[in-house]
Amino acid sequence: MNLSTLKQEFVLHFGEMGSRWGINRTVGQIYALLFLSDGPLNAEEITEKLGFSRSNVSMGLKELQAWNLVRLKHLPDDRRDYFTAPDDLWEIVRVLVAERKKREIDPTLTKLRELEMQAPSCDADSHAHAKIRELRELIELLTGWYDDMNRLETERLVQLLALGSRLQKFIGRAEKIVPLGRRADGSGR
Amino acid sequence: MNLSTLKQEFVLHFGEMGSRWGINRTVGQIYALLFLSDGPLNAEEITEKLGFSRSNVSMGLKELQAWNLVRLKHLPDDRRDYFTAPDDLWEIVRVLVAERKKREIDPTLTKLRELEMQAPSCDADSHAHAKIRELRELIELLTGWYDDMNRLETERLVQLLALGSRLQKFIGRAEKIVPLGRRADGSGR
DNA sequence: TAGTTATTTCAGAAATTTCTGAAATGTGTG
DNA sequence: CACACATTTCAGAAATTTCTGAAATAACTA
Repeated sequence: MNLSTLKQEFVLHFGEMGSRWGINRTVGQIYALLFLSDGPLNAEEITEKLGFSRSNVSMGLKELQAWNLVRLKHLPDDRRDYFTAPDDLWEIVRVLVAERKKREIDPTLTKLRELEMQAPSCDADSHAHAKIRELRELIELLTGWYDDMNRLETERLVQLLALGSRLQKFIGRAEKIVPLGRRADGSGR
Repeated sequence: MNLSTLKQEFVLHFGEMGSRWGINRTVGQIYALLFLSDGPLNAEEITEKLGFSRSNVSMGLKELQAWNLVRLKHLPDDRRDYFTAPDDLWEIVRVLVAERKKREIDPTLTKLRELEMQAPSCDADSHAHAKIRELRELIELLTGWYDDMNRLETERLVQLLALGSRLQKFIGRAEKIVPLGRRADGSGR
């Protein structure tokens, strides 16, 4: 691996973590390399820097494109494909969260709604049915909140995050000024 | 698989999703079963309901215990171990988020801090060094916010979530009343 | 069109993860 | 202690995922 110690350690770490993040080692390392790189890289450069086979790099780049995590670029007088990670870190975080939601949450939400349609077929199922509804409602509360946050500009979002739990002090106040149209968990707790 | 259609579909879905959530099929199915179950189950019951080998169930339960996702119970005059998922869904969500943070975020934060200690060894590394700092700062903003939210009681948390982006209207106001001690991303954006 | 370069596809090899059955360990009982 | 029952361990089988090299495809150039 033809990289400085700093870059090498970073790249190897992201390779190891890849499996915990639902991508594989190759894909993790390619992304780490693109993230640290100042300019765009082509597949050949990635191949020689990371020491994978050319075809593996090709597949890794395809997967990163499927995740919307890289941008394809072209340089003048060069017909090879070049790739970069977005410059804006917040853009990366937004894409990452959106894609994980799409893969990890949305299919389950669909399935839960589908199961709720079927009335409980026997008495023993009524408890299960209630648990499924409860779970679906909680996921809807969380994804609804996510949709809200996702609509905010980054600057606003950062302000909200930095404010943290101090926001709590304004809940009572807020409720008086902007009446809650929904109490999403339905529990009245 | 000895279960009603409703339970069976739910269990099979969680098995399939398991791999996307960083657990395997067995573990996903066992947890789904415990989640729907009205009372506690022992390993033998799980084995016969799901059709896995006894040893596989044993390992799956061990892993769920490592995730803090199940509670071990004992019934009078019965020396077998019984297991349940917590009744409170919010408890489950909190544990899940905490454990995923521990496995997916914390090791990276540690690594990034470690890499920042090493001064950039060559000029070509100064850009990489800056990207690493930027990433570390963003992760710290997010985990700091998570720590704040995690300290809130569930009731408060649900109120905040339901309020969603309407909170935005109070940022300017809040800032005047509770001056921000930190502007965590350091950018001044 | 023939030649050159860039990228993708894909069958099977290699590596890794998951799962099982058998044996080992632990725990209470007569 | 001998026995019955509950759980765990673990070597290897089975399944799945990742990776490679070779061939196919695509796209430009002379």
